[in-house]
Amino acid sequence: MTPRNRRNSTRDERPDRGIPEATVARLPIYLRALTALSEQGITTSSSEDLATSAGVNSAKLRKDLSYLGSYGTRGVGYDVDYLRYQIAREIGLTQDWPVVIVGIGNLGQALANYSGFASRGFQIVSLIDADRQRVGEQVGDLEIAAYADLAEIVEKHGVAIGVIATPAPAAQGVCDDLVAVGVTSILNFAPAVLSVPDGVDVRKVDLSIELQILAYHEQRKAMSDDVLAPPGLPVPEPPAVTVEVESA
Amino acid sequence: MTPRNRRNSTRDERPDRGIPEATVARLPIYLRALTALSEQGITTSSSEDLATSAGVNSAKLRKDLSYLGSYGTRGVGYDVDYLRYQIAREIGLTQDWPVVIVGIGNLGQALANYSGFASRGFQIVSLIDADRQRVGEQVGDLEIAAYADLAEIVEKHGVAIGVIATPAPAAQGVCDDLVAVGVTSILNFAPAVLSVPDGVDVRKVDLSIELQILAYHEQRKAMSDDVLAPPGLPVPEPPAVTVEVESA
DNA sequence: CCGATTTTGTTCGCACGTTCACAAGCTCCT
DNA sequence: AGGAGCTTGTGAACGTGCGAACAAAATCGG
Ligand SMILES: NC(=O)c1ccc[n+]([C@@H]2O[C@H](COP(=O)([O-])OP(=O)(O)OC[C@H]3O[C@@H](n4cnc5c(N)ncnc54)[C@H](O)[C@@H]3O)[C@@H](O)[C@H]2O)c1
Ligand SMILES: NC(=O)c1ccc[n+]([C@@H]2O[C@H](COP(=O)([O-])OP(=O)(O)OC[C@H]3O[C@@H](n4cnc5c(N)ncnc54)[C@H](O)[C@@H]3O)[C@@H](O)[C@H]2O)c1
Repeated sequence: MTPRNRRNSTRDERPDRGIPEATVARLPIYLRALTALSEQGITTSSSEDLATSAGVNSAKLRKDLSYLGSYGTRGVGYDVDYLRYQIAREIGLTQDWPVVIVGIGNLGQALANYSGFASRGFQIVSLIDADRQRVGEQVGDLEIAAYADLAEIVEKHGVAIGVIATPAPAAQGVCDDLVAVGVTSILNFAPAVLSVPDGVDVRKVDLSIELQILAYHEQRKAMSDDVLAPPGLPVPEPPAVTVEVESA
Repeated sequence: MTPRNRRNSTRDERPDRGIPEATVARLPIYLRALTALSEQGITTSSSEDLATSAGVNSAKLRKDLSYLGSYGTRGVGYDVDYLRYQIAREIGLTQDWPVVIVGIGNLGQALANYSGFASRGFQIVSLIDADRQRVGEQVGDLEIAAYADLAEIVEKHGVAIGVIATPAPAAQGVCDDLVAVGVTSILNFAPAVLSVPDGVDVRKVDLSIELQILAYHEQRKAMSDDVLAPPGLPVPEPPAVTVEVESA
């Protein structure tokens, strides 16, 4: 609810330090790979090795890193810890981000119990559920808070990131409420399309869609095996689109 | 050195009925929107309306649907149920896909208890965990099975899709085992890069990465607010890249 | 039967993302 | 010191995806 809501109309008045979305999505992977190398005591890595660890093409990795600046040394490679710090800084992980989770059911509880967030700079500060019977229940280190306290909690902790793990029909309402109290980034697990005002980011994680994409490819594999003997799969349903009126 | 004919050796020499990945990823969203419309008793929908429900541009929706064939009627729109069926068929949801989940911890249990998979054509046929103490434990409708039974289970149910929800260090091993027993599509929740042979599809769901992407944008928003008063953020660490070994 | 209206299917230009290939820069060895 | 050998950073080619715009098809009113 900050009165000065800066329009995100980022005109190119600046050299635009913006990094391509595709690159942003890979930086965390590099970060993870670098952390692994660092834990193995490796202090320097070539783009080739790093790319292998991260599972990408080395040219892509170099180009990605080049958006951050020139942090490598030709003929040598990248200093693991230095690069790690630079990526963390670029992503904004040098600070801790307070996060609220709304909807503490199966999934919300799993998220609340997950230790991997804290170790990556995200602190879950509150678990919120609409079910009054569950308020006060202990989940991990936290107690479930009442939905009515949402605004207070968000303000108190300066929360900018919210996670929605409610049933789909409730998602848009929760989303609106989050936005209203000042949350500007939302991670949505509910299978619903959320609409938000400009300046608010939404990312969705949809497990059913992931499976469906796998199923599509799986089906294609099966088909190219059966190439010439597709099981009787004609259009079983008549194209009942329009009743033929052409007899007019 | 390496023969760079990395061409996918799949014999896709056919006119390639292949659908662009970006489109495949959206088809499930359209499917969901169509189901919602159908439940509301709506029998016909224009691309404009459907696109709004799905949260996409209508031109994009029409182009996506055109890859499946011409299932619309000009001047009228799309028959909701007919289109729904066509998309389901294309994705491969006219059949039920048996799925195994490996690693029944916080997340694995949430997945096992989720009813949304069954309603979308995925049947979880087995929950597998390496922890012998948990074998036999009831989770949802199923009992946790022993890891040693993996091969038998996969074969018995004809499982093609596996879900990995183990800790990251175990993921590659589990992945290899899944592939060895015939699984050709893997959905991975562990924060690890999996390597698989050709012909096996892997999709990953990485919640930490999603949060990190949100954090990046969040940080940028904060920066453009502070434009004129950037806190002293010089490179705090000296470019300790070069480690002078022994200076002459 | 015809012309107005609606909405699809498709074409086209543009932007973004990926990969190749190589010059530039660094280190080490002779 | 100078050249050999690596490895980065990037220009350029290529491929994919997106959105605007429009022609083609279908309905409807007269
Ligand atoms: N469980 C999974 O593995 C899984 C997988 C894929 C997608 N999802 C999606 O994630 C979401 C949560 O799934 P789940 O299995 O945890 O569901 P759940 O029913 O177990 O939990 C939902 C929780 O949200 C709470 N809730 C309901 N309305 C609310 C509101 N308006 N405000 C705040 N809280 C509210 C409920 O009290 C409940 O505790 C669903 O949308 C589901 O489709 C879950
Ligand atoms: N819980 C979350 O919300 C969450 C969020 C993001 C990512 N993840 C990732 O998902 C994975 C699972 O998370 P979790 O919280 O459920 O962990 P968890 O520790 O609760 O559960 C892991 C389960 O895997 C089993 N396991 C271990 N090694 C195995 C093996 N080799 N074969 C089969 N089973 C094995 C364990 O017995 C345990 O039951 C982790 O990689 C985690 O990083 C979890």
